[in-house]
Amino acid sequence: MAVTIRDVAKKLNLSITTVSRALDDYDDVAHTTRERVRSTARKMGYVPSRAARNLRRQRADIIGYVIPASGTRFTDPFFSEFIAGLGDQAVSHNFDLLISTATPDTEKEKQLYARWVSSRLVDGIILSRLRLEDWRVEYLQRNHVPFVMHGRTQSKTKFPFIEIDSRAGFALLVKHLVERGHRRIAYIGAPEKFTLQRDRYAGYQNGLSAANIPLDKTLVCQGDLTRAGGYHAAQSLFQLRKPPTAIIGANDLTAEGVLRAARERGIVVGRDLAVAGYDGTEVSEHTQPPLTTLRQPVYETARKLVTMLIALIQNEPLEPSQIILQPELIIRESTAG
Amino acid sequence: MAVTIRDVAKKLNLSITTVSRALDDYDDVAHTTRERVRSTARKMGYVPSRAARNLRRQRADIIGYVIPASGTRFTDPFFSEFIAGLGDQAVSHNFDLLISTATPDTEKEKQLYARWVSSRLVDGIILSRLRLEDWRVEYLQRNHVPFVMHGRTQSKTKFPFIEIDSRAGFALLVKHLVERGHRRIAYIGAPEKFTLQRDRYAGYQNGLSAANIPLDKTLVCQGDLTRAGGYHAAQSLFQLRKPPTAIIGANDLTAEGVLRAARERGIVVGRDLAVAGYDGTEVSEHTQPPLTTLRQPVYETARKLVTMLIALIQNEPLEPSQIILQPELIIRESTAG
DNA sequence: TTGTAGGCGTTATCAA
DNA sequence: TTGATAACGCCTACAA
Repeated sequence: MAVTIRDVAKKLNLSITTVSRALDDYDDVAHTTRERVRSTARKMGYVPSRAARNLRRQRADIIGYVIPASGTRFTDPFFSEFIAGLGDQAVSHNFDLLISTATPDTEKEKQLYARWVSSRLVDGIILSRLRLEDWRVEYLQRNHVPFVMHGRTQSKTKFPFIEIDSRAGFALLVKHLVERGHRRIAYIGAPEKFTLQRDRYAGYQNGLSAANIPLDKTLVCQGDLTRAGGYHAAQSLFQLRKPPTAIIGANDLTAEGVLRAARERGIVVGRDLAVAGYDGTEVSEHTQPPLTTLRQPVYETARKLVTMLIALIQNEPLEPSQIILQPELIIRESTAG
Repeated sequence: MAVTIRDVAKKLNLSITTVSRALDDYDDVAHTTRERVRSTARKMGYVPSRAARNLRRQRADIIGYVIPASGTRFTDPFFSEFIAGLGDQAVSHNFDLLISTATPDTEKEKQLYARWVSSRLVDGIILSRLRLEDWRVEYLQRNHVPFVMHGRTQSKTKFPFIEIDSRAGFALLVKHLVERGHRRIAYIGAPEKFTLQRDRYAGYQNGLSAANIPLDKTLVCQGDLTRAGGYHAAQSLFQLRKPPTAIIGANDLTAEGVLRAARERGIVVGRDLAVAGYDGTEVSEHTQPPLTTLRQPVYETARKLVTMLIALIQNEPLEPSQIILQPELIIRESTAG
């Protein structure tokens, strides 16, 4: 059995109270006592039991994040970077990060959240890829579980979030393509239930209006934010009587699928066709050709979200609690033509 | 405050003992009592507190996994799939998964493991990307923390692991390239401290010997298992007086970097140059051209590892405890030439 | 400045 | 078949 606070107290002929207070930096402990306690605790390898501490404090010092996976993998490097940010920031606050994966709006997803919430395994939750109507928001609110969102739902909300202004971003992207002479610009979106689809599609439309280009619905496809989704959507776009000269994907993965489809058809991207994505994760640098994209600060956003969540958990003031950032347009070869 | 076992007991005029036993399926509870308890517990929304249960049982029902990241991101889709497998299998055993990232052999890594182990936050740990000499093995053993490994260390070990026979795999890859007429086959490896480097490099050498091709050290480079590493190594290979006609990367990411370097030099992969990788994650299908690779069953391996770890934690027999799998050669366009 | 004691919510031992 | 009670290890109000 591991060494407990009792063992330390016994060795020092002190009460466990004093040991506890010395280690927790209370100021009503004699300086010499504190030092004695510190050094022997270290020597004995004493570390407080998380289980005992959690029970007593009614806190787990754990936050949870469910990766919106589809199937046996989440291939989006967005999440890799996001998780790295969550984990790093959590540890720097002496919290830990619980992770699982679930496909949005499935029974598995519900059970996962219920599992974490009802047994009070986590103190708070990070939400991403929000849906227009998101059961999780209502659920967490009802259960008094602190949460922060990456993006937001359809309705105005009082809950804390960080949002990347992808609406403005996509308008910017369209503007860029128009400046390169494109007028038949296609958009491969995400399922409609996701807020990001509403925003990015709206940005696309805004960009078209600004350039006085009428919306052509045949140039709008639905993908699923994966390479495969972008690939299939692009194939159908290529079969149009008047195919697009530019294609924007709702994210980089979608755009990567487009690149593949183009290549299979012998279309040279950057010359015959312009392609752009969104996210700006590392893959976009390594595609062939490198991908024009909108970069959002994934790692930093994740860190900031954790800081916000922990403030919430600890009932500290949160200012500001609703942050909107602008994505940055990165122009690369894929829109050179 | 959430509903406790006391609340349930009070409502039913039963002792907490009986409630606890009824819910835990003990067989010394009257059938009708059990049903009564079950239904009211459900109605009241009672779920045992993890904190209390953990303290009492001296178990957290949590396993941990540290992703070997470099910097602010882990870009290898291998880990995405691996984590999905870990998470799914953990939940199916009523365990949860704690995740963090750390660069191998850094202070941060040490602190992370120490943090999890010393406070008994996790019941067991999954180890991957083992080093020839891996401090973690000795550390976990000394602290009596159950663990399983994906791959293994230099020395013979009695600890449970699943290993993919990448040595045989790389020999196979070389054989494939030789059959396509290549004799100047380069290898871009990983840092030498990783066991996977020893194995894959050995496999490469075996493959050459089997074909009676002498090892040419100028064709052997060190990468770092990232796209950037493969990219830079390939650039130096292209500058050789007699450059290779085929390049094998230690993993798919490395190979992807090679593809990019080739493209920038105007080298057509699949015609002027053959390129192959290892892992067989989804990206390898979507590169341009699609990548010949060795596929390992990442998701399934992760699940199996969790099952093994949990058996270990619960002191159940583990048979077999050391598993070696063969990777599967996937031939695609990148080695067509 | 230090110690006593109660309780966080369970599970498990033992007695009834 | 059920119930009283004692831990599990820690934190903290209160007493000394």
